[in-house]
Amino acid sequence: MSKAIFWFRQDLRLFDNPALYKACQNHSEIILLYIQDKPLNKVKKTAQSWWLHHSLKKLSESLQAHQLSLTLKTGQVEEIFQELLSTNQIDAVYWNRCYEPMQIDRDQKLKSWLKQKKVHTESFNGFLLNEPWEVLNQQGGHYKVFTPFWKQCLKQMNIKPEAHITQWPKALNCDGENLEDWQLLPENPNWAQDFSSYWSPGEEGAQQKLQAFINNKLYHYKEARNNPAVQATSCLSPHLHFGEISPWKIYRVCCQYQLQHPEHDLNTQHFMSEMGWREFSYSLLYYFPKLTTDNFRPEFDQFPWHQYPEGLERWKHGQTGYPIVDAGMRELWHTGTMHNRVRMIVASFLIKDLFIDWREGAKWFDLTLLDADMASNYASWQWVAGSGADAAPYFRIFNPCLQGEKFDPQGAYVRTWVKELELVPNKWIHHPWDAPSGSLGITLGLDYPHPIVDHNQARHKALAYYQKIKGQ
DNA sequence: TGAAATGTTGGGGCG
DNA sequence: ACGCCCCAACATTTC
Repeated sequence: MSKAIFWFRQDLRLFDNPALYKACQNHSEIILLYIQDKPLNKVKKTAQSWWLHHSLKKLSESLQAHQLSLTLKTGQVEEIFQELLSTNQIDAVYWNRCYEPMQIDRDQKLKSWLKQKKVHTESFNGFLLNEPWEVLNQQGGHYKVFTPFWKQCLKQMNIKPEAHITQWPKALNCDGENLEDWQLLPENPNWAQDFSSYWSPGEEGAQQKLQAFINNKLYHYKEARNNPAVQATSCLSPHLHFGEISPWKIYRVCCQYQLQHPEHDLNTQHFMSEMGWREFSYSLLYYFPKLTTDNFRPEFDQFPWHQYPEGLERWKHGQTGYPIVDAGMRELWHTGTMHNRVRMIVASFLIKDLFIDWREGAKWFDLTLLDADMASNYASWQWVAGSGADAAPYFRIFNPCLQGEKFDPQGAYVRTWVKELELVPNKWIHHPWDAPSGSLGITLGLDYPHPIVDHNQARHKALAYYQKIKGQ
């Protein structure tokens, strides 16, 4: 009778989970562990706390169907393993790798400690299509430009067979904590009250989202993905963040679709390349662990960011007076997500219209987004700022009115999230301040704010700033 | 995965 | 019929 611990982290699924598969295959008794490694009173409640609560609950329920249970523990990982090892005869420990710098560090230390204790320890890739250290350019370095990176990924992609567990080990009983005691759900105020009408955390919800996407959305993904009023995107990102679905499952389903529907090949390719950006971001984070704090391009260290707390607050709460920006920020607050096109618009606005440091924007997204991944979030903010690898050129400044007119021509998205503009005619929906007096049906400055800045002026200022740091 | 400024072209009005 | 101007419409350059 050999005994193992399986440590759940960002892989809260039973299907296609390589480390769990291996643990179940090789051992007859198992502890299924999840660790909250910050003291409970220090856990910051974020949108993702809400998701984590529901995801762990779902996971625990699906384990019960196999007469297994999820053991919850709070504390330092090494102390928890110490305790588990001393009270049980543990032969082996399994997990799937995580890729944030602190996690890598923590896991390395634990692994060598376990090896010292003569406990067989194995880690797997359950999170990415390719390991960051396996995708290298001709010179043996990491890619700094997306297109060649993704080409190389596709070239060397080796599709892993589905890992489906048929024989489950017996539960090795051990004391755990109560999920309710972790108090992950927000209250007073419950800002997550609407989340459950948009999301179903857990493995089953993830599979449903994937099916719905393949059946109803993938065929016109390339065009429709840019229209924020249409639900044309997969909405898989939070599921991927928590590992409720494996990226290979998505990849395999896409490859199959590609064969069956060659006429939609461009759409399929485009969707897969979005998975590619996720991979690219992880590669950047792996080779540049300071991605969250430091500019990838050092000349941006000289950028004269403004201290503008009032502007930041108005941005966060969707009160900038630019309808498409405010709609995005309010969608984020109410649903825990924001359409990707609008993320670029609000990010460009914070950086290039308000001149607020991209780190402030990234921090707010960390708190409020259900899908916030350290890699994708920070790589994308640096991309917009122009300070990142393969970033948008500095002169690419979004005009929020034109972006609105181009991607939300009927104003449907704006009207969904900015109710006070519901009756404003299409002509003025993206720039109400230009309307002749009396034609809006509302009063600017009373029902809806005046624009916080003049975009045209801000644009010229931004160009001057960027010009100044160029070549430094 | 931009947008503004500037340049070019061509049709129509008009003397 | 011709030259001239105006100005959309489109193309190119610049930030």
